[in-house]
Amino acid sequence: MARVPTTPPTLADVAERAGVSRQTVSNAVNNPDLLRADTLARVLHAIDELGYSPNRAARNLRTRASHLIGMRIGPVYEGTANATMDRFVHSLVEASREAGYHVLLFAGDPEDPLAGYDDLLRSTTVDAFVVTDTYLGNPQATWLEERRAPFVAFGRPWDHPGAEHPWVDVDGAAGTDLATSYLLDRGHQRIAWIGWRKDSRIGEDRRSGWSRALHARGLPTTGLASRVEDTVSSGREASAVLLDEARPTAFVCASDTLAMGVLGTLADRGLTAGRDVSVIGFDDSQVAQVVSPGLTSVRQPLEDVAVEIVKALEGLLAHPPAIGPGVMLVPSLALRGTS
Amino acid sequence: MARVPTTPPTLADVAERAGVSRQTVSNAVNNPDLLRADTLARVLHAIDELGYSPNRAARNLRTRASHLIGMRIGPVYEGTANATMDRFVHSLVEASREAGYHVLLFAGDPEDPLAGYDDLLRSTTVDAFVVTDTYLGNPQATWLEERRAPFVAFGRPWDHPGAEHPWVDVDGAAGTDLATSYLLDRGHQRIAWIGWRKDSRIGEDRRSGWSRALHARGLPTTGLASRVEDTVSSGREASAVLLDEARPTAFVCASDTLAMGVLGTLADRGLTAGRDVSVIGFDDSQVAQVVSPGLTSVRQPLEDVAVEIVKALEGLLAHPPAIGPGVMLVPSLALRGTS
DNA sequence: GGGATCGCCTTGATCGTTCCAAGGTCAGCA
DNA sequence: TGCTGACCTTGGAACGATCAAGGCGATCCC
Repeated sequence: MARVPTTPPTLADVAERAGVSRQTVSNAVNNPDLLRADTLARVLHAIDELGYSPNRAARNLRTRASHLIGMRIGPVYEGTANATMDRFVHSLVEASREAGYHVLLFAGDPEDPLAGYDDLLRSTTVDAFVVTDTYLGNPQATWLEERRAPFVAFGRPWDHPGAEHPWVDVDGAAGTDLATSYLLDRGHQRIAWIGWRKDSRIGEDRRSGWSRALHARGLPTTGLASRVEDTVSSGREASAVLLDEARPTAFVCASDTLAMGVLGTLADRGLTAGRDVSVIGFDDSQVAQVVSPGLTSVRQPLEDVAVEIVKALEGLLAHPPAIGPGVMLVPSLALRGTS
Repeated sequence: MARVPTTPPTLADVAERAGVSRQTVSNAVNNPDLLRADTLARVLHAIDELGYSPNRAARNLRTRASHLIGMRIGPVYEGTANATMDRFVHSLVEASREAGYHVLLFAGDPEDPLAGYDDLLRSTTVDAFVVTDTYLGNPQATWLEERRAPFVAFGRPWDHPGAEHPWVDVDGAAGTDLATSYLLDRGHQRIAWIGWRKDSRIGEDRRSGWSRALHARGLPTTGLASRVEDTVSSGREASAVLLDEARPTAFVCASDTLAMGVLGTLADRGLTAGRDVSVIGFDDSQVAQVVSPGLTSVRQPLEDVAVEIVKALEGLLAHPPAIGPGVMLVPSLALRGTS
């Protein structure tokens, strides 16, 4: 292996070595079809010998593209089972790589969700954004759309049905329907719901899957639902009340965090999860995977989400831009001990 | 707010508007001290009016620096409680931001841990790397050192005590010592250890904290330790054997994953964690936080680690480079129900 | 046989910034 | 008045790549 030079080789170095012009080397890298086979081989050989790799800054400057995708990471919420970020980020990095992009992370000032976007955009540091937390009714999507900033959202434009930007989302209702139907198939009749407060669009979406599955079999939902904060203790308290007042034989929850609360209540009362009462969570977090006896949970196809997002980004950044409609994916059920 | 132009404003645009030359605008941004106060104000006003932000590609090209820090993210291991990545990545992004850097993620081909590094380096896409998984005895650190690539490791150079590169690590032995001493203070005499296989340097380090705490009080460790794979079922099995053969009143584990196995065994036997038998895990994962009744766990100061890493990077990228010694940080104990 | 066409490669200009060295302005001083 | 020096400002060049246009044989076709 050649020694590390003080300064990396440039296009001109390769050109000289291969006895061709700069442009020909550039073409060898970007448009190999334009070269005669023997010339191409000679250039590639020189590239290999010198260990040449195109200078990104120079390329970015000339092409006005960075091949970088920006993603804002919000604060890490402790005390919840929310573990989808790890998996999603990893999937996104992987999918981006295959499309020739890298992922640039930036921190969000919790006070100002727009901070950071503007600078990265104007300084042409990134080509586009992936926006993940559209559910808070936060202004990012609208703001970016106004700026004509290229971005793809992970999450439907709940509050703006006429939004023009591409998005990818997972059908939460389909997930809870799947979970509820699974329990119904196993003979459960009284299946309770513990979800989020009514102003959460995602929460209401997931809730609708539960209720539609029950209604589809002619079963009532009255008195079987509770809407609380997304904390373990809320899940614990809500399930205690529901057990006393409605005597459900199973719980479907809007999150693994809430489901962990249910498991706590069951343990308090000497009930065995999966035998006496079934429990199904949402997100298939690491918590669900390691808790005893294993928490059955709705699993989002984050790998597929990432692939679809990158596809949408490629369309967006193509010439001319192709803005497709939204993409909706369906979750699956990770079966474990609690059901 | 001004309309979004088709092409962002450049230094020349600002210069024209402020009635000065390009260089003066550049100085206003990079060396404000060189300008007279009124000129500076005029230029800054023009910058603000036009919404100017320096083109990163052009700046990177000229200065031969990208202000990007590369970090390889490995595969996501399912079925373990390993949740430190989220927290660490977030902390690193935050600390980098304050130092004027962004974090670029790249995927690792599991087959070839070196893939990706080389390209990013030669193409001057990143200025430096943060290497996180030094524990596998993997060749990254050595390889990067040979290439004279600037990088900081999260983790001691276990296998290469004479390594020249800067590193930051958390004193695992201090953490398990802390946990064990806490239990000793509460009256426990027979405290078992469940850790990783002997070829894990980190595992042996953490184990040494447990044994030294016991030895410091003149207590034996014989028969109280088990070394297994880092899975829930291994922890479950190991704790069952230990309970039968050594009758410990408490467990200290090398990971939350193993601790969750212990909790499973306790539940099987009708024992209450925290009352009948105490359990302390390692990493303060989300699992520890949401499981009932809360898993006491050793918590790594990842925020501090990130800050130290960025400090080391700044030294490394300064002119002239300042390579300091390693930095060792001490973990704390997150107290919860199981102890 | 001559002009148009095609395939393949070369040349000059350019992206937006910072570095460099020289130029301008003005007060202070003899 | 003319010189000096401090201080700010200026134009030109360079970073390393791609774009746009042009050169130059060989081939094709009438």
